[in-house]
Amino acid sequence: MKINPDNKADLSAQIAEAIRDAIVSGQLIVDERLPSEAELADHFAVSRPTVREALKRLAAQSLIRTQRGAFGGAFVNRLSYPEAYGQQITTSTLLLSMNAISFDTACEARYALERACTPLAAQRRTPDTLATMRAEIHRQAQPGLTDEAFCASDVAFHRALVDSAGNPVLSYQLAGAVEAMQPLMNMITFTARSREAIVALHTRIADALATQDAEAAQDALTELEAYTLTLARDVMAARSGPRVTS
Amino acid sequence: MKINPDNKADLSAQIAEAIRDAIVSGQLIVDERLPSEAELADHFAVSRPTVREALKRLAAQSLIRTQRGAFGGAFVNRLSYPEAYGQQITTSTLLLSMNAISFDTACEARYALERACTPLAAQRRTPDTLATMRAEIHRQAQPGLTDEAFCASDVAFHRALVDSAGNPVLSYQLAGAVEAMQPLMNMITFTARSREAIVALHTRIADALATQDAEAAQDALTELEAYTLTLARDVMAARSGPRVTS
DNA sequence: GCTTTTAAATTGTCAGACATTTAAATGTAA
DNA sequence: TTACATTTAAATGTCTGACAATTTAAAAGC
Repeated sequence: MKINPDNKADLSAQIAEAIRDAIVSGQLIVDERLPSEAELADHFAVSRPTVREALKRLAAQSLIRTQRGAFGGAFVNRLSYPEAYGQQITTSTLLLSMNAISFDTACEARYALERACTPLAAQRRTPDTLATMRAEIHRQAQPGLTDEAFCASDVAFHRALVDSAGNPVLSYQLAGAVEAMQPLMNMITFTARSREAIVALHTRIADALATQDAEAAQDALTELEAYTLTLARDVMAARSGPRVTS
Repeated sequence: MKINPDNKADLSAQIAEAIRDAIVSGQLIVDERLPSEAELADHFAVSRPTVREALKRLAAQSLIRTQRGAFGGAFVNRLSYPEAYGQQITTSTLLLSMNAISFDTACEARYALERACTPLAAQRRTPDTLATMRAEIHRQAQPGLTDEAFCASDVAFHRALVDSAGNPVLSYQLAGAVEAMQPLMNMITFTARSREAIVALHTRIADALATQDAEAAQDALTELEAYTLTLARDVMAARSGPRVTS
């Protein structure tokens, strides 16, 4: 674990990179304790605050965790699924919100990925995931629901659909695609009629998975994609249209 | 932007979270300058090193960038695609390497996601992406190639396939799935015969995209998945088998 | 043998200082 | 006036040294 003395980048960034490399390459294994901050400072010939900045960088990526007290220190962290989900979602959300990505592009990506899950989901769906989907459908049919709550339930439904595939890696990869869409979906106003249409399509998807008919599920997803796009276009039209006349 | 005085978690973590929330919620917009470290220290009633640790956490997630000198400071960073790719790949790689995920599961997820791209890829593939795929196939057919170089070319081929879909969000999502597999793929020894089989399948995929035949591309991908799995099983068998007799 | 106390190690935080970098402001000469 | 060099101020980067808070192991006491 060494740093290049000629490099003019931040020392804390260099040190963080050196330690990250050691973790990724397996020189430091999960749950192994790193040297104390004082020892690291000695090793890299820098001050303790600089080492600390490096460690905080790693902690922000869930690569290490720290523990205070005697026999405490920094430990290599096993990246858990929930942590990975979280990072995936933050990154995806920011990417979408900061890069003027069209609703169409995001929508297309999301539904393409979801369709990728349907063959596996139809094959492996459990009573549990089916029940979750039914429950969310039921909630979506409730009249008093706010648009935000409807969107949240929509996300939960699609999460259940993805989880039905029974592949945690797939669930992790799609977490970003599904959750990051929520802010965009929240811009849409869901009228009673559009909710009805969405609930009907969700029901078709759940029914298709229940009968293990992957193709029917894919078709319903494709229709849902098309319908979502028209709703989004209505919002855009309503937004830009009246502005011209005002 | 406030922190809770009763919270006993690290101050730097709390401050980082407060600023992150401000960014995600849009209170701080892209390229906006944050207050100087001294001002932030005043605002949160902490010392400058504590503020710096918070800022380094945010920098590690590419949420801010810093610039030295007069009129420098910390600025809200526009999360670019390359940065997002990078984080996606690191997270995915760590998740796979630290959680004893079976080759089968990772492989299944990867090919399911890639098959999701083929309809779009067949429709939108450009001479450019097709040329990249052909070039990688050509490289893979070269005799002197090391296993590592073969794997790297394999990744490049699949990246080109994904990019063919012409959807940057999709490309971003799949970067992790494809790249994170490389360490696992590197464990496989590619014999002349298996390389030949893979090159043939890659050629079938490229041909199918060239003629915009999505179904043929999907079929070839499915075969490639099955073949990859048998190769991996051979490695496992070779590894556990002889050990019994030794 | 059990409980309590103590000590030591380690991270968390603070204060103040100096070094380094950067760009604007200023000065100077053609 | 313009072009270039110099100065200056503001900000981040780094260091030193100290103290607080936390946690565990070992020591002491019962």
